[in-house]
Amino acid sequence: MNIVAEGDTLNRMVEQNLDRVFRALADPTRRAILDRLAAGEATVGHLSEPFPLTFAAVSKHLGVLERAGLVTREARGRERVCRIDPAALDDARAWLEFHERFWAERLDALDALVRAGSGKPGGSR
Amino acid sequence: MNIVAEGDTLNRMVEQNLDRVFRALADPTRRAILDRLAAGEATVGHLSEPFPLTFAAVSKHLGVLERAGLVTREARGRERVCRIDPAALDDARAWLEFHERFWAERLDALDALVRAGSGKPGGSR
DNA sequence: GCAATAATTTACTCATTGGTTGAATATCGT
DNA sequence: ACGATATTCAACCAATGAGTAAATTATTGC
Repeated sequence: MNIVAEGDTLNRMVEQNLDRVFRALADPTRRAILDRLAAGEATVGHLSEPFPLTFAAVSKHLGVLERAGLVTREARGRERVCRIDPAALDDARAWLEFHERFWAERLDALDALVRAGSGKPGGSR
Repeated sequence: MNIVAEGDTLNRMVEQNLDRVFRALADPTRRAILDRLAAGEATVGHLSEPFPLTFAAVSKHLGVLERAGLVTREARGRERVCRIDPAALDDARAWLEFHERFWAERLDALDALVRAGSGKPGGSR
């Protein structure tokens, strides 16, 4: 594994990571799986219990989550125990946080302008 | 518009909102559009400039962003001026923040247990 | 009124996704 | 060793997504 990557490559990697993470989070079943995993590690079978889905379907969802770096599956006997890995959320949260703050600032500025100029408050947010 | 919704319905609505927002963010083109919109409002034509895409493709992306509540399109003459609406990010950021914090706590607890020398972490809490 | 411009809509590809079933693989208990 | 259990893999299907090109709808400027 290369620790240091060239800028462009690194950027593309981060982009792809964001793709995968946001994509993984864009499914209610997957979010529910994460919720459940937040209560503690669990096997695939245990995880599929509450869903009206096939074992295989849940296994696939876990694959998506795993490829996004959000969970890890470790073989323990004939079972696979899954646990959460919050590190992968960092990029996503950073992206969201940065943008939200940035946008909020812009809107606040706009709001101030509008309020100072005309009598019509824009009602932002 | 109904201000108060029944619990289950509300929950499903939030879920769908999360679906749409995360889905919308899971595409580099759409994120780039948001980045560009963060610098100020822009027309569809202006927005599609930097991309090697059709007008129509960008229009579609904007549709996705709009349905997710992330941008608004307002007709001004024969142009549509798009601007950002960060409010829709709230749910997503809240979800992420909550889970990240929660997971971090759990992992910290696990870490402490392991460090303390207890062999079996199992069901913490 | 008419040509040019801005944007959407429609109709069509092609790839991906979420789901199924059924077979394959590996491990456990006896 | 054998049957049961846990999980994945492979093949398939229906639905969706991203993209294009071409037709359509407004609107501007002359």
